[in-house]
Amino acid sequence: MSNLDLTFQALADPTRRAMVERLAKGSCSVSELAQPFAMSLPAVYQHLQMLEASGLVASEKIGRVRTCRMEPAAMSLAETWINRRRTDWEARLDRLGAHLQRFPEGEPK
Amino acid sequence: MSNLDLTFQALADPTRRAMVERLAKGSCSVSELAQPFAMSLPAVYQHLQMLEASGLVASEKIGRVRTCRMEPAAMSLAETWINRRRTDWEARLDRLGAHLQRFPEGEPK
DNA sequence: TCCACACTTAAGCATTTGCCTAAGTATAAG
DNA sequence: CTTATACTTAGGCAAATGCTTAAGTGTGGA
Repeated sequence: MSNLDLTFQALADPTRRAMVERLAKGSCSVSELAQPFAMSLPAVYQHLQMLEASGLVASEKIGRVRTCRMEPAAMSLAETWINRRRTDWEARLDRLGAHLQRFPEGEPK
Repeated sequence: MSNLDLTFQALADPTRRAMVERLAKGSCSVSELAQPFAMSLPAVYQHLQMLEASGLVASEKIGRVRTCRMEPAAMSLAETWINRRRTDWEARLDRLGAHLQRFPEGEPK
């Protein structure tokens, strides 16, 4: 499974996106991360593991507290992939427009 | 299911991302879209339906040929969501940096 | 009219996801 | 030493995913 697979998969769940939103405001413990959600701690923990597997989040355990933080690099990879497709699409539209300007209703080549 | 759910879910699959990459280069029929993949046409068709459900792709049938095209608006929504988290995270780092400059090793408030 | 072509629908199946409860483990406070 | 805290692991289960093959439907060419 490529990293983009894991990253987009991680972002596809609303709970995990909310967790990323929380971590974008600042690092916190697993319990703090779980607090807003009406679900068991193991469920939150599993979401956290998917976020870590994707690279979107990293964490470190000190004593009995695991502190989680956002990892913007994985974020950028996903953002860049999307941006690239938009660029391709726009470049194609530009070429098409330029062509139509020279050959109105002409054959598409 | 929110639109972001469907969008990121759609982008989580490598086949669907490849389909988006193909469409970013220009519109094409379902068969053309299916051609690079070692899977049945119904399978490709199901992927296409997920891409349409997310809004990433739109299509129109003329005669017996369905032509698919990329829909950049849904793309932008996903890109914007990611970008926003990065912005939040960077703003937090900036505030932290400014604070540490005034209170080196000081209490975090 | 007949038939091939380009999808499209339906049904089935193995795997993955997203939760749960119960039962751990390790650290820190009393 | 005992207990509470903060995760962590394990097992189970219903629903969703990503395919498959088989059997349609509608269009257009011969």
